[in-house]
This record gives sequence, C-alpha cells and structure tokens, in this order.
Amino acid sequence: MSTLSEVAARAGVTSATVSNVLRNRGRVGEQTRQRVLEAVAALAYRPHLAARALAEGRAPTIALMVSSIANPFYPEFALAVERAARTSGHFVIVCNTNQDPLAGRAYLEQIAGTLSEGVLVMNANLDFADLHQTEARGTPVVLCMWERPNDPPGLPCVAVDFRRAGELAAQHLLERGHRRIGAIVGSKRSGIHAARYEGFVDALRAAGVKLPRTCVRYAPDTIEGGYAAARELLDLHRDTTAIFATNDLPALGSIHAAFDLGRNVPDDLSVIGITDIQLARQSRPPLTTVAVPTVEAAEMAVSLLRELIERPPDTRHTARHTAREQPRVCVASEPRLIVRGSTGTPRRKRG
Amino acid sequence: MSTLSEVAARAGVTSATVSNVLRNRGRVGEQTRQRVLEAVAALAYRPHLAARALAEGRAPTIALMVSSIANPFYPEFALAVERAARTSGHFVIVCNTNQDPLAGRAYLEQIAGTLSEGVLVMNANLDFADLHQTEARGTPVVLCMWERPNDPPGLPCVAVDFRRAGELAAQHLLERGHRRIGAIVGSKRSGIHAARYEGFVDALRAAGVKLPRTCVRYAPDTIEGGYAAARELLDLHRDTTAIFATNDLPALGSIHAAFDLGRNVPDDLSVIGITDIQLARQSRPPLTTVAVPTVEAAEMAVSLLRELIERPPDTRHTARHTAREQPRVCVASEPRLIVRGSTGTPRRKRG
DNA sequence: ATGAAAGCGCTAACAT
DNA sequence: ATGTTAGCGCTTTCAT
Repeated sequence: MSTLSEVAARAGVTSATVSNVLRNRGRVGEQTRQRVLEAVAALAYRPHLAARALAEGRAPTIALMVSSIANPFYPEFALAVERAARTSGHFVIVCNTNQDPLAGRAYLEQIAGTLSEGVLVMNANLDFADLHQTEARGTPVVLCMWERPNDPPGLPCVAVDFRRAGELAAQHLLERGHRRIGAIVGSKRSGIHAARYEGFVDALRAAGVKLPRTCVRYAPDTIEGGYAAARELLDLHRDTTAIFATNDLPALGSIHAAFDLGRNVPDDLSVIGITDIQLARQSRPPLTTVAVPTVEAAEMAVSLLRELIERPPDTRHTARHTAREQPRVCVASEPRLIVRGSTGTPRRKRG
Repeated sequence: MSTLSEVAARAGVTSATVSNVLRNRGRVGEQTRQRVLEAVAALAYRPHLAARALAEGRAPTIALMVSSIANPFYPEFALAVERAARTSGHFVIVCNTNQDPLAGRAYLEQIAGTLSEGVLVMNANLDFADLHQTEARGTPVVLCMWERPNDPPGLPCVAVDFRRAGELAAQHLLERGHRRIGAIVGSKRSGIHAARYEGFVDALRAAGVKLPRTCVRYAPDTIEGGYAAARELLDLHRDTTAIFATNDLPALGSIHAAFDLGRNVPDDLSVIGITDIQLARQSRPPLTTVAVPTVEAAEMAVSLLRELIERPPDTRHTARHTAREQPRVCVASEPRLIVRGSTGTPRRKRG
C-alpha cells in the first residue's frame, strides 16, 4: 500500500498537493494535476481511510444496531440502509445485540465516535440511557422504527404509524364480515407491539365488536410462537373465524396451525399480519398483511442521521436544551393493506 | 470524547503511561496505575479506534462481502461471522455487492487494507483477479463456501463438500424407491451449483438411474424460480415422483408448484433441497434437505482469516511462491441428510 | 517505573 | 499554484 507522500515524491510535488488534486480542493495547475494523477495510477494509490478519518475528525462508517440479524424483516431493511449509507459515503458496521442490552452497550462504547460517526438503532432492545449517553458524547443516534409517531421517544427517530396498521387490519377483517376474531400479540414484555394491538382493538370497538381477553395471546415473534398461540386460540374458541397477528411470522405460524387442525385458510379461517416481509407473498396461501414502508424508513433514517452528523455539534445540543425543541421525528408514509389469499369471508355456520 | 493525554494530565502522568496501563504493557507502579484508572473512569475515556488503528498499522474491522443480504442463507452465516469476529476483536463491515463485480471491486479498493484488515467472501460473485490483487496488496482474503474441496480455488478458503450433498440427496431419493426424478439447478451461468448437481447425477448413475436432459431445469435461486421450474418439469413429465433442487428455496417453490397442480407432498411428489435454512423446518410440510455446516464454516472462515492476518506478510507471500504450497483450504464437516416431511415413497401407479 | 519523542497517513490552515 | 507546518489520538522505541 503506497502512501500519499510516495505519490508526491514520484510526481515531484508535496503531499499537500496530491491531497488537493485527489479531493478537488485548492487550485492546482493542470500539468501538475496530470503528473499527480499518473503517479496515483502508477502506484495504485488508495487513500488510507483510517488515517483520513483521524485527520478529518470524522469516520467513514455508521453502526447499525440490530437485535437479531435472523429476523426476516432485517434483510430488506439492512439492504436499504447499506445502499443509502453508501451514497452518503459511509460503510455499515453491523452490530448484533442479540437482544442483550449489555452487548449493545459494549458495542456503543467501543465504536460510537471512535470508529463510527453515527448510530442507527433498529429494534435493538437497547438501554435508552446508553443511547442518550452516546448522544451526549457527540455521536448522533437515530431510532429506525418508532411505532408511535405521536409519542416521541426523546431521540431522533423515524416513525411508522403502527397503530394505523392495526386499524387497517381490523377494518379489513370487519369488512369481510368477521366478528369472532383472535389476536396474537408479539411478546408482551417489550410492549413493542402495543401500538399495533391498540389500533386493532380500537377499530374493533368502534365497530361494536368485542375482543374478549381469552381471544388474545401473547407469543414470541416467530412462526413457532404463532403456531402455538393459534392452536391454543383455536382450541379454546372453535368458532373463531379470523386471526390477527401483530407480525407476519406469527401470522404464518397461525396458518400452519389452522391446517394442522384441519381448517382451511382462508375458507375456514382468515389470517392477517403486519409488515409484509418477503415471505408473506411466497407462502401458501400468500399472506394478507398490512405493509409497512421498510425501505422508505431505512432511507429516511440514514438521511436523518447524516443530517445530524453534518450539523455542528453545538447546534445539536442547543436545539435540545434551549428551545424546548424535541429531537426530530420523521414520519414515514402510512401502512397499506395488502390483500392476498389468506383472508376471505367467514363461512356460514354449519346448519 | 476525552483523549489519552487528557487522561494523562488528570492522572499526572504522560500518555505513554496511560497507554501502558490500558494495554497491560510495560511495568507500571501500582499506585500510578490506580490513579490512571481513576482518571480513565472519571473522564469516561474510550480509546479512539481509528487513531489506534493508524498507530498500530492494523484495523479493527473485517469486510464481509455478500452478493445479496436477502438470501435467507445469509442471516445465519452473518450472525456466526459476527460472533466469531467479535471474539477476535473485529467488527464486521457488511459489503453488499448485489451480484455486481464492479460494486465488489469498488468495495475492495476502498476498504481493503485501509479500513479492514481482512476480507471474507461469501458467494459474492466477485472477480477473482480483484481478490488476488487485494491479496497481493497485503490484505488477506478468505472464500467462505467453496463448493469443491478437491478443486482448490487458488485462494485461502473454507470448503464444504457440496458434491457429497448432492450424493446424499440422490441416495435418499433412491432409497425411498424413486426412479423418475427431476432436478432443479441454481442458475446455470455462475455454475456455482455444479458440484451439487454432479454429485447427484453420479449417485443416480451409479444406481443405474438415468436423468434425461429434459428432467433438468436451471432456475434462479429463489422460491419463485423453483416454482416455475417445477411447473415446467411436472407438466412435461407427469410421472415424476421426486424433485431434487440444489438449494432449499427452489425446493420450497417446487412444493408450492406441486400443490397448485393438485399434487400432494410427499404423497404424490417428494421434494428435497440442500442447505437446511431456517425456513426449511418451518414450511409445510417441513422440507427434507441436506444440511450444510453453515455456522461451522463461518467460524472456520474467521479463524483462518485471523490466522492469515496474524502471520507476517512475508510468510504469506513466500509460502505461496517458493514452496509450491497452495493457499490453505479448510474443509468443514460433511453435509448431513435431514429427513423431514417432504419426502416419502412413490405411490404405486394407479391401476 | 516513567517520560520524551517520533511517527502512523492524512488534512488543513497558512505561507510563499 | 504549490510548499510548510502542524496536528488528529494513539503506540512504541529509547532514554532517564
């Protein structure tokens, strides 16, 4: 790996000049520019990113904190993040917290501000105190999928109206004529799916449809979790005609459960999820779901993060302290109902 | 972000001493050590990774080149890579080449040796010349999933015997009594699935079973690709009793195709894939497949890469040039047949 | 046991 | 238009 000054020597100039031609800064004579370019080519020179980072006081990477790379929602999102980051000149360091706040903290402490100049947080189950601290130390943080646009988290974020997603799911089921409905809610503990569930329940209530306690199950956010929950639900309430799950994976699991119980989807049972992961359109039957703007959210998040990075640090702070101005929240476009093959009209009761 | 010398000032020592304390180098008096540690804590000091990298002449990151983050095989692999890298003190920069060798080259040129001290290549459809060049420039490269252990690629790699995987698939189908078999091979062009296919065909041949040309379809490595290919296959050869796909996704697609054609799996058609992705056990019916040691391969790859990084550069080179010693290839353990619900015995011909 | 000093490869004033 | 000069924050000889 050749260095700037090697290039400079070969071109008979000083490294400052080489730096200038490489970044189109300062005025450089046309012929020296040529000589420099030749030398760069001859030596196959590539700038040393770590050195540049040090000199510039910034870093060419951002950190993407995720709780689990295995979530099927992750790939599309991460892909969009990577693309967007690339156009803003950043590389992406993937930080898997594995649901463990301590792992998350360890990552933050190590790379925030020293290797990455910004942090994207995607459902990573992190300690907010840790995030505030890294912010306070000067490294911008953006939450990627805040679920309640009207209830800002106190950190910059891009928000998606998941409450609305729940509503849309309920309305669809209601329109199809369903009245005896079950709900499967992503793990209670984190409460991260609360908004989805609220939207769903409220829409039901507005239509005068009740959702008894016993028709609600909390389950891990997986196919297996949905499977188990749906079986319980369907065992307990054999007359259930539709199941709503706060995420696609459990919805898919519900479909499996229905089939194992000898019930056909959508004829004997309708199932609807939220998110619209790739798998939703590839399963049998294809899953009706409420699509969430994944790619858009990713792009907004990167864009917001870059904005924060660019903004001089004092502005970042004052904006928060002096004015009672809250951290920015960018609201992504609304969820959209995608009707596929897993929902239909309830069968008439057998004579 | 406080710096080393700020810590030093507060502790009344010089930055060299702080450095020594922090990395347990050199002899430091017990009381100064204490004072230093206090100062570190008080100032919440964190080493600046970019600065350290520059001073040490090494980098704390490795690059993971992948062709598509969206491949469902990716998450498990990437997760394992991340874990392993972390234990060796490295962060992972995910580089999505999106199947484009030029994108791959751009990544390599930018970060290899300047931000990352090693490169992991996972089915990234990269130009081998580019890889050799980054190697020549002093940045170790490891191929993560070489498919033919006996036909080394000329680069360090971890190899998995995919030929054997194909054999195992064939043997299973044969044992179950299948004779009229169709094959779906991942995109012909790249030829990356050639070994799997060869193993399969050879095992068939050894058993005296022919696989006519028209029973082989080349298809994109997706559910949809497998679906289309399977429909063609089953339309053309209505008496086919089993389908082998060189990957799980197309195998899953084949199952869908069968159902749409009114054929039950496994009763009317058996389907087998290769890899054992998560989805394989979550689909209906669960997919019989030949499992490949994903996690093990990831760990071996990181381990090999680290070894290469640690080894002094001259050794890296001479080993190749003087001795006719080939770059190392680590062979991961053998693929294993996982029998699930998508394969059975062929139905007796209807009277 | 600790300090002084040079340097990693680059950028960014400021001179000339 | 180009060169000089400091650093960026850290590690690492080599002195003391």
